[in-house]
Amino acid sequence: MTVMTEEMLELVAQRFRLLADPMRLRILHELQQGECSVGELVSRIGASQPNISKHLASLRGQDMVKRRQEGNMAYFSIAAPYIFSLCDIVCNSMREEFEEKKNILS
Amino acid sequence: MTVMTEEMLELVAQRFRLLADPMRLRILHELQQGECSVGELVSRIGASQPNISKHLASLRGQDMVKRRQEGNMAYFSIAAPYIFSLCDIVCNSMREEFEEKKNILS
DNA sequence: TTGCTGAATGCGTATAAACGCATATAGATT
DNA sequence: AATCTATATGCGTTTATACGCATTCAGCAA
Repeated sequence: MTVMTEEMLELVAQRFRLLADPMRLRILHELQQGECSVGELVSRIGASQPNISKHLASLRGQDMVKRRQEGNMAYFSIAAPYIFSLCDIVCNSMREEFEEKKNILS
Repeated sequence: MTVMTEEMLELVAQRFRLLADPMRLRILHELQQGECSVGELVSRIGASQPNISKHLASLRGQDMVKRRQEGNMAYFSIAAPYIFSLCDIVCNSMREEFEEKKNILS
């Protein structure tokens, strides 16, 4: 069993905190389809440009996405594919729980 | 590619939010060693009893832990082992990033 | 230079949530 | 019943953060 220091727990919590927001999950989900400019994300998601930019900044602050500049525009892409493993595990567990509850009621 | 509704994203975010707190991670880490009473958690972790109880309540609210009552005391245990898969992925990715940064600096 | 477009940042506000402290509840013991 | 112990809950305060709006900055074009 690994000993967990306060600092380690705080770092892990920070990672999860970044995934604990629907808007950021939405952004990551869009980026899963491939690199994308800020403007494209704005129009796909329908949120404000400053809002999207701020979320991208925080995602980049923990190296979850990377930024590429081309002329006037900024293109973002996934830097940490493990994110989707995490999401898959959560989604699958939610589906399983749902199935269990359905069985209990039947 | 799965279509993600707002509701689905919110549910997934809720799960991650529950893991986005060092104290709750600490509690889960202690419970990984096996079922444990509230008082035992309090003395192991060194937080206040109401604080621990509240975190246990929120963990239970999303079926991450389960509660068993025996006489005067309440025993909690892990209900969703997938939690530790999530933590492992995050920890490993952090270790990898650390290694990469170390290599860049060498 | 000026102006235009795309993206980032600053600031104020509102909402959520983590904690402390006090209190309430449930079970056991006398 | 009275009381003690273990746990849960209510409430107020503080801190974090998500958003809107305004502004600024960077690159390109005239």
